[in-house]
Amino acid sequence: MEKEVEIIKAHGLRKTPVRVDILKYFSSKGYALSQPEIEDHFKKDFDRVTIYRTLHTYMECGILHKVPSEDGLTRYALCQHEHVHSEPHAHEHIHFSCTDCGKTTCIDSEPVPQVHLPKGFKAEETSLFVKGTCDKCAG
Amino acid sequence: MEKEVEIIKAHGLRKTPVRVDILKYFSSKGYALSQPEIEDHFKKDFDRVTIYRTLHTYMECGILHKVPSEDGLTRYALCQHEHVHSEPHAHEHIHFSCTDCGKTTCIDSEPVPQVHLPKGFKAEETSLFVKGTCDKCAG
DNA sequence: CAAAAAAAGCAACAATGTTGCATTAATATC
DNA sequence: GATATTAATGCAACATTGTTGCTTTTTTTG
Repeated sequence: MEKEVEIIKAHGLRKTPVRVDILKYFSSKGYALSQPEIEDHFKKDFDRVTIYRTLHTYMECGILHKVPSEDGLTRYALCQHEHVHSEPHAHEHIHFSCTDCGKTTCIDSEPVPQVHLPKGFKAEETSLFVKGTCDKCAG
Repeated sequence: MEKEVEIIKAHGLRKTPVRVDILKYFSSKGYALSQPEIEDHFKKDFDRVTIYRTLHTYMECGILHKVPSEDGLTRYALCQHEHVHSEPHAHEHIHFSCTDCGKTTCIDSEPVPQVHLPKGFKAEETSLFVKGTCDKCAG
C-alpha cells in the first residue's frame, strides 16, 4: 500500500482521490503550502470546498498543521513523524521562512530552545518562527 | 500634547479621530487586537475601510506590528518602545498567547533565545510564540 | 481664512471562510 | 462481485475579510 494511503487509512479516513493527491503534493513539495497554492494546483480536478474540507480533516487528524506567518496567509505543513501513526505530533518545532525563495519549512532536527518568561507566566507550548536564508538559497 | 497625538505626529501623520481613538484603544487594552475586535468596537464611529487603512498606515510606520497566530486571525499589537520615536522597532520579542483568557501579549522584558539551525540555514530574525497561562490567569 | 494636501467615506469587487444539501463514491456485508 | 450503508464530493449560497478607485470632507500650511 502506498505511503499516502497508509496514512489516510491509519486515521480512519476513506481513501479518495483528493486526499491521496493532496497528501502526495505535500510530500513532493516538502515545504508549507498555502490554500491558494493548493487550490491553483488542483483547481481543474477538485472543488474549492472539497480542498478546504480536506485540509480541515487533515488538521483534525494531525496529518497537517497550520504554520503561522506574518503575511497573514495561512499555510499548512505535513506533521513530521506522521507517517502511519495516528498520535497527534507535538507542535514543538521550528518554522523557517526563507526571505529568498519564500518557502517555509519545518525544522524538526533542532530543539526549540527553552524560554524564560516573566513571573506568573507559564509556558505550555512554544513555537519558533525564524526568517532568514535557507540551505538551498545559501549559495 | 497627548501621548497618542505625539506618536502620530512623530511619524509625520495627521491627527485624526480614528487614529487617536484606535491608538488609545490599543493602549487601554494592552494586548494584541484582531481586526474584527477593532471594527466591532468602532463600527458606529468609523468606516471599515478607514479602520483597515489606519491599521495599514500604523504598520508601515512601525507603530503596530502583526502578531501571527495559529487560528489564522491576524492580530495587531503596539510596538513597544514606540512611544514618540520614529525608528522601526525590532520584532525580536516574544508573543504570548494565554489559553485561558485568549489574550495575546508581547513580552519584551525577556530575550528571544538563540536558535541553533541545521547547516546552511542562516537566521536573520527570530520570533517566538508561546502558548500557556498568563500572569493574570495564573491565580 | 483660503489653498493645498491628506484622509475618510462610500461603492464595488476579489478572495477566502463556511454551511446545507443533493448526488456520488467508498467501504462493509452478504 | 452486487448491494446496502455510510461518508465524501460538488454545487449553490452566503459571510467575512482584503483591497482599490474616486468623491467628499477634514486637516494643515501660509
